Amino acid sequence: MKREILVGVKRFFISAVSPFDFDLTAKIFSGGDRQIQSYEKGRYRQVIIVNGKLILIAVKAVGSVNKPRLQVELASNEEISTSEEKSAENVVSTIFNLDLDLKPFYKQVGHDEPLRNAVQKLIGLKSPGTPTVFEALVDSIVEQQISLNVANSMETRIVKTFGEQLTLKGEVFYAFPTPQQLGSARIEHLRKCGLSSRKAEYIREISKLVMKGKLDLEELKRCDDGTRIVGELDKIRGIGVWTAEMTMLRGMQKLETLPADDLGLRRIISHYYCRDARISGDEVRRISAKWGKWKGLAAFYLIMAEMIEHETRRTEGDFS
DNA sequence: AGCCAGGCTCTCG
DNA sequence: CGAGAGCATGGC
Repeated sequence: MKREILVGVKRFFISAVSPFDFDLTAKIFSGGDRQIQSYEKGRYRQVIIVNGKLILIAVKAVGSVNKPRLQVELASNEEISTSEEKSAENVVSTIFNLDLDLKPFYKQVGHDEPLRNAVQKLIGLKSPGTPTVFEALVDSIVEQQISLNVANSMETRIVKTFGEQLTLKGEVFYAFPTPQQLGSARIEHLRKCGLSSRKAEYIREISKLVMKGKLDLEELKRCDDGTRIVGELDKIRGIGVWTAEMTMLRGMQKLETLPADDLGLRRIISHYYCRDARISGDEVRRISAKWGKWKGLAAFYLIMAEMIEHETRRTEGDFS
């Protein structure tokens, strides 16, 4: 029988490089499946795996944008050691990109009008990351070609089918599946999550590589040469340049990366710089050149700015 | 209804 | 080799 008793509880505080708006950043995670990731009433929650243990993290802001401070609570049905607490702290830091210094980015794009407007509305927004590179890679493969809507529902099914579950005080949470869990999955079970048979193969084979230590994604994350990372990943079946770049952005905090050929990105850049005309990846590369080492972050800001514009319009519409 | 979505591989000619 | 078909599901 599975234990459901709360055994390990810890609480601590972390500071972040200023400026940082926790609520603005965490808001991105609201609206998904609450058993996987949630942001409600100022509190962010998700299960992570540390040292093989499932730990629920609950995070909220206790400081301000200019004096950012987070309160983190850990809960598990196993004891949590001091070193595991430290690892959990690092994961929280990775998820919210707490060490990222936004000031040089703001300075660099200060003369670019669409970006300056975006920054004004989004001061303190950091680009979130996944706890592991593996998670970003799997998600990026799922998202190849299909709409984000479809991809999200498949991702939810994958997590709930293959991820381990933690029950605490009657609430159920799912962790993202490990390379072992996806590497030993049956193709037909992956396909039941909505994946094409191709994608099911890619994900299983890549998971096996990671599981056997033939592909060390966390090691690759430490590499400073972005071109080399893309090159290494691109050799693997199922991974192209787009998938490698998405993985670098979301899983490795490589914020210079810009998937210039991405359909959605071309649309958004065109919206702000080319009056919604259809533009090529090369035009995106030309426009983004002046953003220097902040290309990926700049694109993220534009995406979020447009999203807020949409929300505002819709809310106003509701009142009329 | 049918077409297209934040790609990639495989198969032809 | 380059071009083109095929793939998955949900939304418009």
